[in-house]
Amino acid sequence: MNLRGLRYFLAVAKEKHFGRAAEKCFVSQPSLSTQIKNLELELGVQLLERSNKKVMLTEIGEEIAVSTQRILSEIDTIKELAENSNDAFSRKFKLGAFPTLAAYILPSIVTKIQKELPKLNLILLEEKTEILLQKLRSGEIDAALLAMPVNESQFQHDILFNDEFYLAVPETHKLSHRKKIDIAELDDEKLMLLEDGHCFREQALDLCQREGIGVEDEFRATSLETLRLMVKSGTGITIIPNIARHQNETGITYIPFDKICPYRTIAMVWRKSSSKKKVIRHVSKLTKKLVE
Amino acid sequence: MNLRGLRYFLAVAKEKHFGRAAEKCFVSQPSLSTQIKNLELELGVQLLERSNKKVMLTEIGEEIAVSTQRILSEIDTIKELAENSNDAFSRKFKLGAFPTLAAYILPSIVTKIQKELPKLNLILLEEKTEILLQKLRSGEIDAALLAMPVNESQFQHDILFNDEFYLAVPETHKLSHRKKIDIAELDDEKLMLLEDGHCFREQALDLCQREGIGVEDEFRATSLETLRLMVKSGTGITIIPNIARHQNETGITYIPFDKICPYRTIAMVWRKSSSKKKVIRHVSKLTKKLVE
DNA sequence: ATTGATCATAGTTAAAAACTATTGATATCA
DNA sequence: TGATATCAATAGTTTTTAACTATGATCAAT
Repeated sequence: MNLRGLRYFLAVAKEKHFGRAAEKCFVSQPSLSTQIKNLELELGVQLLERSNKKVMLTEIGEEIAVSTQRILSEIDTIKELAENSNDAFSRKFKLGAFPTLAAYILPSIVTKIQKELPKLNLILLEEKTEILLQKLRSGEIDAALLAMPVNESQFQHDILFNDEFYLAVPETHKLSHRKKIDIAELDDEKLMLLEDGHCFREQALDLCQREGIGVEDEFRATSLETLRLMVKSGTGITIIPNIARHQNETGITYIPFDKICPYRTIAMVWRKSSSKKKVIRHVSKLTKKLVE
Repeated sequence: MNLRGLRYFLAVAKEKHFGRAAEKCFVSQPSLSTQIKNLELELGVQLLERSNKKVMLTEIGEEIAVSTQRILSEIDTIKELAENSNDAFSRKFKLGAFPTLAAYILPSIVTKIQKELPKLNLILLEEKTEILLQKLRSGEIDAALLAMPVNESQFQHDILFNDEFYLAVPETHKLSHRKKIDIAELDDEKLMLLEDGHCFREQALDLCQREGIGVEDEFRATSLETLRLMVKSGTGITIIPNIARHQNETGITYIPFDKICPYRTIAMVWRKSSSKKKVIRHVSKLTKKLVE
């Protein structure tokens, strides 16, 4: 079956006149007649009673006209959906971020977006990187804030900023007075790290192994906040990314690294095939401004 | 917009795979791809996210897929309606009859049809001929039992039977002993007739004028039953069609005409363009049998 | 690097639907 | 009653649409 035929049929059903119906459909009367004849032929039913005096709907024609009206209305609905959807900035936008970033950056992103893109329906998700990648692949989220590198050719990314690492020591620690520190100096220290699955654990662990720094292997924190509290309580030392530092915090000292400064690179990541690239780029831009 | 494109789109929405969707639609993959591309182009929206790894619906694609499903279901509804309607014998059949016939023939027609065509949804209408013709023209009824002639070229008819006229006189009337009567003998009688608008009045009036019979002009009965009662009560004489006679009735005598027997011809009448000719012919046949 | 899977594109053929002109059947009017 | 007008159907042709095959591009897996 064919929408054209249905449209023509409904026009005749309304006009009760082939010529006028054809006019309304912007086609010639024979074209319209033929389409309707074919429709009747295909359905095996007579929809219209014709005479040169008047055109009438058969009983079954009436019923089919009602269905046809429903179909054409639904077509209009689709067109409206399409039109309204063109403004992706007034639709859902699902953004993920991994835990050691999420808590520190999402609040300000939300505030910024509410101000700049008030119609955007922002939906946030805090998960570890692996989960985010999987949800990104499956289309459950539109984009994610991730630490580089992300090596999947189906994704594209936009680097937002570098998040420098700081050495976090208790105020009582022997290094706490230092303004800067060289990684090489940590030879005989042992760092506390996060539990498995956190990308920040992997990054810190890589660093330790590369630089020959020890790791406090008995202990694995479930979050950066736990880690911070452990440092404050004098249990040990660790590395904290810049974004997670607090201003004017007592009991803990953040020491920047000298010479080689380790950092993580945060980027917005999305599917190449995504239909929301415009929104994604815009949110990326806003996020960049936030951390300037 | 085009049903084909919608069908293909929904297939991909279900299969999440162009190749398999194309198979299900019995077309080549490029044909299907092109149709979907055109649909997206026309709507100005991306419905699907494609990569060579997987196919995903966009948010708006999901919404439009729901509408599309509704449309295709409604198409199925139309096909079902058409299929089921093909048996016109299980649908409505609206039959009209004029008053001086209806009361005497419709009851037995109903009984016969209930027995022979039990699925037929018979709807009856008793109206004067003019009203019936108008409703027949407008399609409000499918057929009518009418007295001939009916001269409208848009109609067809099937003659059912001739309904002979009888002279009805009170038992006390001077003619009541007669077995037969010649119309010419009624020169000095005055007949009571029905009110205006009844075709039977017209027929009787024609007869009176043709044969020089008088008409009781003060009195116009609203129905044949009134007329019959008037005769019984001895008020006057009249003509009654055969079908309206009662068996073994007291107080009234029906005398058949000799030589020239006046009668009315009853036929089934319908629009040439009617889609129910089969049912109509069948009902005609049943009605003929009834009066045999 | 090669292979295999998947969707897009190009070019061509086949099918569908449009158009104009005309016919046929009725209805209206002189 | 015959001429004219109306209206849908039909015929024949052109245009448009959609199918097909073959090939290209991309990317994951081997």
